[in-house]
Order: sequence, then structure tokens, then C-alpha cells
Amino acid sequence: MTYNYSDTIEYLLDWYDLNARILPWRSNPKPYFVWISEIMLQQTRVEAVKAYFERFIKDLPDIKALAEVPEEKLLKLWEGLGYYNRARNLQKAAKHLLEDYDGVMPADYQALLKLPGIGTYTAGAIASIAFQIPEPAVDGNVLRVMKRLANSFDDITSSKVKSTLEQDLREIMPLERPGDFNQAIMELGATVCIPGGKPLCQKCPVVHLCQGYKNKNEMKIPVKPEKKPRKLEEKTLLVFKKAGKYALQKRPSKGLLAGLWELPYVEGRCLIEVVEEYLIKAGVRFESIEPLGAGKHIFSHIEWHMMGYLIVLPDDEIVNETSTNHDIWLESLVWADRKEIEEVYTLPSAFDTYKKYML
DNA sequence: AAGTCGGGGTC
DNA sequence: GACCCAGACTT
Repeated sequence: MTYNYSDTIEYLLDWYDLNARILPWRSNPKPYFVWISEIMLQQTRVEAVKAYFERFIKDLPDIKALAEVPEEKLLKLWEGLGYYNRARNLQKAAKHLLEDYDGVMPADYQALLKLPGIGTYTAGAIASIAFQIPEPAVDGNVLRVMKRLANSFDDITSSKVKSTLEQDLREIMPLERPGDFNQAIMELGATVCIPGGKPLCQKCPVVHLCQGYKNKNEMKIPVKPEKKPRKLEEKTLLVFKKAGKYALQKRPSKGLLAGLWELPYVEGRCLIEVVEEYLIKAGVRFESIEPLGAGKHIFSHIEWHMMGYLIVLPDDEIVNETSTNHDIWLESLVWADRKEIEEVYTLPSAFDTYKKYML
């Protein structure tokens, strides 16, 4: 190890004592709460998690409740948070815990690591925060802070760089307050040694130990490779309205937004005349069709450019479920009213532009 | 090691 | 717009 991280421990803990934010999952760091919060916090900012966390633990206050909740309700609680497999893995893990651990989270880093959805970061976070086990919890904050301290130009997206840092920190973890030490580094990363923009080095409790600052490299670190451009996808979303209800369909069980609900759609951004022709070819009678404007949604690696149309059908219209028209696919639609869309069906944020016409 | 998987705040 | 966030999983 070329940088002696252990020199920073006392300074970081003292700083944390004075500057730790008051967060819902910190007031009572019992294992279940720490677990839920850490899963929600994966690739997600603290501010976004707060409200979701409070609602989640109110509805599902313990492991048993989580294991037994219907998946539809679980996903509805997760609606808008993204990375929906986190919720499914949460429930898988809860079921494992009931089976193998009598419904109690194990105070064991390796055992935690085996649970679905828990990787090295989350296992270390739960172990250290909930059980005071001296394991590191290396996330993006910790990588950034530590590489700046060490004036290191390592590529922080490299799995080897991450595992090496984990090993280095494992050797210097304080036995007294391991959870607070991990949280102190993350807190510093989130509030002082911030990404994107200029870090607040004047407020840093370890600036005197920072080799990156000393060498004026705080803005050049951390190093990441440039990422590939997103794939563009164009689609036309169809808001079918019939007798006060709207058509939804279930997405495929694998891939993007797997198993969630969506609006029926056709490929490409269609003019109104094209949509009309599709409907006629598919044998769908409609009373009116009205453009709802363009919409856009950006995912990590995909970008949706959308058009939307409101199509009102006669109250008694039966959508032809045996249509073989491949341009438009209207099988297995469900019809949901406003209340059901709000309370039952998980419709991801990608559809927000058009969801409002159904509420 | 690279690709997949959401959504939103912030510059 | 571009970046990146208390990452994990699959290939």
C-alpha cells in the first residue's frame, strides 16, 4: 500500500461526529433498516431514497412482511426508484432468510454476501453499520475520496482497483467504530469531496493528508474511461381509452423494465395518419384520435424518443385479439381505471409524459 | 472485463 | 446536454 489510509481514521470520525446528516435509517440502525436503505441507495441519491424508505418500512416493517408481500405490491412500492431487480432480489433474500436463518439477518460478512442483491459494498455496509464488523464498504464515494487522498490515477471503474482498495481498507479498519468510519468516508464524499464540480477542500478534515490536493490534482481525480453513447429507440405510445378505462400491457419478463406495465406502442415515431391506418388494418373501431405531443426518456444506456396519441374507443368495442397485423400488437391488454393505475399497476417513470392523460 | 439495468439532481 | 450517484448481476 503506497498510501497510509489509517492516518485519516481519527480525523474522519471526529468530523463525522459533528457533520453526520440526520437520516431516517440512521436513527435506528437495526439490520433490517440498514439492509433496506443500502439496497435503495445503490446508484441512488440520499434525497431520493428518504421518502421511499419511510413508506417501505411502514408497509413492510420486517423480513417476514417483505417475504410474504405480493410481488405486484412490492413493485408498486418501488415504482420510480429504478433498477427494479433490486426489489425482487430483496424479496428473494427475505425468503432465504426465513428458510435458512430463522428470519434473522446473519452477523456475518460472507453470509450476507451470498444473499441476492448484496455485493461487496452492501455486505460491508450492513456488517459494519448494523453489526460493528470491521469490513470496508467501498462505493463510488469511497473510491473517489481514497483515490484523491492517494493522488492515484487508477481507473475507478476497474474491478481490480476496487477489490484492491477493499483489501487495503480491510487491513486498517478500526475495531471501535467500523460502521461510522465507512459512513464518514461516504458522508465526506457526498458533502465535501464531491463529484462533478469543485470539491470543497477548505472544509475537508483530512486536506492536510491529501496527496491529490497537495499536487493540485483534486479536479483530475477520479479517473474514469469515457462511456459509449446511448442507443436511440423511437416509439409511438398509444393511450387507448374505453368506458373510462385505459389499456396497459405487461412487459417481457427479461430485459429493460422487466415484468412491469407499459402503454401499448408501435415502433418508430408515427404521424397520426400512420396510426389511423394501423388501427384500421387491425380492425379497431375508434371514435377519435388526438396527438399528445413528443416525449423523451433517458435510461443509462438507452434513450427513448416518443410520440403519443389518445385514442378513444366506443364503450362496447372489443379489441380484436386474433389480429395477425404485426405492425400493431393488441393482445393481452388489461383495462385499468385511474384508481387502479395509481394503486395497482407499476408504470415506470419512462411513461410519465403520457401517464398524466390517464389520471 | 464489458454489458445490462432507472431515474433524477446538478453542473 | 453530460455526468454520476451509499452497485449488483450476467455474459
